[in-house]
Amino acid sequence: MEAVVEVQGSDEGKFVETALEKSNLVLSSPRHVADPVVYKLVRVEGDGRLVPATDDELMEVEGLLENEKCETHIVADTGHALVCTSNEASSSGMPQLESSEGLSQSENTEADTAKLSACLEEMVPSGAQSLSDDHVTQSVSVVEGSKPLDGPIEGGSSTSASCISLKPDFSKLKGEICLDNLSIKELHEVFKATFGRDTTVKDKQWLKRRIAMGLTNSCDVSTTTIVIKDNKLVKKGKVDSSNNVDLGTGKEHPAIGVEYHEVSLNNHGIQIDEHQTTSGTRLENNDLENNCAIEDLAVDQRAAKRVRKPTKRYIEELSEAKSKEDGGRLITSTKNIGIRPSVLKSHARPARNASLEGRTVIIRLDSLGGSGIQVPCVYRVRRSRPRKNVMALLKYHPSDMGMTATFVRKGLDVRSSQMDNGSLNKVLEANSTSEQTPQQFVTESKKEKPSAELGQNMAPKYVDPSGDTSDDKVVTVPTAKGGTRRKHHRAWTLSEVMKLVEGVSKYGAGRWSEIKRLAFASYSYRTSVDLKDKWRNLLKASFAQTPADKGVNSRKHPSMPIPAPILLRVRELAEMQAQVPPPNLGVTKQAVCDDRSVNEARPGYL
DNA sequence: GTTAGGG
DNA sequence: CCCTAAC
Repeated sequence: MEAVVEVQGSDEGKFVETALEKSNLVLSSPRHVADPVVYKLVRVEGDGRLVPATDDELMEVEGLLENEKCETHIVADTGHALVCTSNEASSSGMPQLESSEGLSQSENTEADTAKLSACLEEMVPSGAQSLSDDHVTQSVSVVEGSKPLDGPIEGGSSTSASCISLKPDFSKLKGEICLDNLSIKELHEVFKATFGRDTTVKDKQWLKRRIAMGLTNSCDVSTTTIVIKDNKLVKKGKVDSSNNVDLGTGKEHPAIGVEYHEVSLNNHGIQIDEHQTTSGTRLENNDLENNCAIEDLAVDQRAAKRVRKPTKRYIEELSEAKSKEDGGRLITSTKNIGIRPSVLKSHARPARNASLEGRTVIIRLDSLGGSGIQVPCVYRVRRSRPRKNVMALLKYHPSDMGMTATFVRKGLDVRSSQMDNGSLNKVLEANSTSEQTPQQFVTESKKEKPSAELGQNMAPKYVDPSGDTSDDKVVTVPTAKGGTRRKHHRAWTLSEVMKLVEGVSKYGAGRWSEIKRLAFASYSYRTSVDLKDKWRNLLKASFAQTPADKGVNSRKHPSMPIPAPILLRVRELAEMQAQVPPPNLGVTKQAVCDDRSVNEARPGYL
């Protein structure tokens, strides 16, 4: 039971650490040592003991990391593995952008696409389960505490010593070590042998990583990560400072430092400075400084990301004109796979910006259980933690259903997740075609006894509000601007309306989330917004037509014959709730289901 | 993450 | 039903 963070991309370590600083967890491993790096997530107890992170803590960290540029997810339910996978765009994507630049001049977009996708592809981290328990694999038994992560922390000095001695071994153990001595040409050969294609990438580090990942992926055993992880255990000198443990450790080992800098040069020049700074400082005294610096850096980058808040959707439309100026630069959306033309002028700007820019759009190809099937998708399509049951399946059938399920969930558009039925079989079926069949859901939904059927299907597994809303008919509505947007439509049934009215009477108008949760639990496709909208319409209807008359139903709309009694009830509720001013602000979350009078007293804003 | 409103 | 601003 230990948490492991695998970081790919040499600059991702900082983000992980930054994220960790906000939590109570620390990394038990040196960072910037090699790539990918595996960290353990541990919590430092008051007495200095290291305890494996709990699930909650992991989730927290996962959330923090997700705010960064890493995509994270729990890899194995048992091992609490938390993998932070950098999207290859920035750290390793840059090189091939460069290298392919010359070609891109003559090549068309399609060619670029192919090239990019080839270069940017990223394997699904594997071998997660093996991460959890094998301090044994540690062939480099160096000093004492090299094993248990859980053991108490030793004295800082001795620890650091062991650290130093460890690192060389570490690098040797690393899976890519054998590649280190190869020339670029040789690496190219290996690459070709591994992936069956050539590469123009000159970046040694990238090549090594890709090869290592490729191999790892294909054999589903990540010896690399395992070994690495074991090594780090030892280190953990001044954890008690509760801060960055590893700052400056890199400098202690020249070889590693060198290698790393080499990488930095190739991939992201901006980092050179940072690392030089880091390695140049004395770790003991300057920890604070470094932390601050790093934090600032992280903050800056975060800020930079958030600064651009043009939330308006039509920004896209605005950029339409801009795109023309750019000469065919692709506008990316979730619809079309955003391929970033390698022509972009990123090389003209500072490395960091380029790096960030590179992350904006990403091609990610998740390998499917070694079958080689890959699916392009947009960065961060799926951010939530994989289901445990899925992971379990994955364990037992690495190339089978588990993988498939994961694949489906990861690769598909979040908003149109296709797993509404909650049935794995369905998923399995569906994924092969990758198209799914919305129709079946349409008919099913029309039945309108869904409370039983749907509820039954979904209850056992999980309730995924966002994912379950997609089982309805999807119509594309042409927009004025020429674009199209999907429009779901599901007529409100009488039973739904009644439930809504009942809910409003119980919990009060405005507490839509409550109503949704408590009264519409089985109607997964009705969101709180839907309820609100519907209530608004009901009010309109109830007041507009027949203030005194009840039996008038507009025959014009056979689709929605709201019975008069209901309308009357709506009106009653509205008036009733309108009478009471909008008071109680203090006890907002209070009376939910116990006090009816209070609920009824709540003001209806519509 | 929710709610209110406009579209 | 979609999209956002406010909260």
